[in-house]
Amino acid sequence: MATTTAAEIRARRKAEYNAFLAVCPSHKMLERISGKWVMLLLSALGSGPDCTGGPRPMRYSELSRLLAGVSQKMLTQTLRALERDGLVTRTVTPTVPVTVSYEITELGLSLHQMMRGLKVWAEAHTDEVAANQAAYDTATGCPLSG
Amino acid sequence: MATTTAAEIRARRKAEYNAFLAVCPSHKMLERISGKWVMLLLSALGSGPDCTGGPRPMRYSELSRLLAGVSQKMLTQTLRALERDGLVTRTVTPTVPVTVSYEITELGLSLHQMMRGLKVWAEAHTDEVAANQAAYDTATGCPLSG
DNA sequence: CTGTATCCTATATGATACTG
DNA sequence: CAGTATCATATAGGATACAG
Repeated sequence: MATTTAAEIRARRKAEYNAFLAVCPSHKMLERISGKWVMLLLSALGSGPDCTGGPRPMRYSELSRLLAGVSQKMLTQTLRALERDGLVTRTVTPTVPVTVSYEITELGLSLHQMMRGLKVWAEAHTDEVAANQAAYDTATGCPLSG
Repeated sequence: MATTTAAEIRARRKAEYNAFLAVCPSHKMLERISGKWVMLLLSALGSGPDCTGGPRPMRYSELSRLLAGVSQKMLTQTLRALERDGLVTRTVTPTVPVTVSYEITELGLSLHQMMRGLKVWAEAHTDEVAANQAAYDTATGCPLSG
């Protein structure tokens, strides 16, 4: 019965690993930016509505229109998360009805700049990846390549 | 009832936006690397088991041990996705039992290098983000700060 | 205008058992 | 060793209705 074996040991190693992942800066950052609307919002607030200008404060409704597919729930939720991280600020003006504007912070802007690298890589290698996928698919016989 | 209004227009704009996102290189790339084990695998294959060396081919079981928490399903699934994208290669040696080794490609290595930027940013700003979160939480009264 | 509250679905991930 | 197949679960994301 001295069965402190296999399953238990694996379970412990897994717990330790999850604990490590929970504090790993890179991993946390990846989770932070992985949300469907995170980069879109940072991009809108960091480069303006046309994605070619500079940072500019925007209102809730303006963001809602710009990110055409976003639900109110996700827009609010994502903005709150960004605000909590200090990547954007939220300013309420007590007009009637109330006016709220969101603005990217310096920290948020630095992240936005950082992500440009990813954008460059993505655009440079999209074709190559697509070709690899196509080759893999025909070789594996996935689609109607019969 | 010429009711081509509100809801319908929004639905169309949303469909168009989703179509745009589906082909946007940056967004596709972000989805690609967002998997829980993607960066971990690229890192293992790109920097060796100790994360300090150079690229080295590794076997399925070796990766399984290194990424202590991963399930067989997710390990296989993630490796296949990476292989399909041309980020890693899979080599089968017909010994008995069979031997399979995975190796990062040049393309995968270039992505791995790219992600170093994210790592640097993450490690440089972890404390700042944590401080922002703490400030936000106490200001909002979320935790037991009453 | 700027949200909140509720309910619902899809997808990612995981546990377990089995195989060449 | 290196998986596949199946079942189960958690979470992200979304639709809808309502409110200050």
